[in-house]
Amino acid sequence: MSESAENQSDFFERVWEVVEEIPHGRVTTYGDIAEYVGTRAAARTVGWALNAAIGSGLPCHRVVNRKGELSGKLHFGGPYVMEDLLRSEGVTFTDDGRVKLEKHRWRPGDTG
DNA sequence: CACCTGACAAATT
DNA sequence: TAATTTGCCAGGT
Repeated sequence: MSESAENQSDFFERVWEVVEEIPHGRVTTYGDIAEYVGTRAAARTVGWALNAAIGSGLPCHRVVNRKGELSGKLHFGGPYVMEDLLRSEGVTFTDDGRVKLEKHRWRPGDTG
């Protein structure tokens, strides 16, 4: 495989590569992904990439904001879909309806 | 072609 | 401690 795979908007592609690496039952944050792909402040652009990745086979539901809130749950076809998916994978939530990042937080590169 | 919006986050006031 | 501002990338109007 050629390393010169940066032919398209490498930002989007990098985000997708990281997202598909998220282990089952774990979650990560937009900021962590953004920082890993090169730009910390591009967290909002990460959301853009995920929005385009829905239905692409990527576990977009494993990405939450810094507080553990499911910011993009509305983009999954319903406000309950994302939470249900995470609960289905064994992810636990707080009384505030937020993911327990302390228990499930995962960071890019931790798998390899 | 210029301005605004959007699944965020950190720093400043 | 809360509210405000700035940064980032892409797309739509």
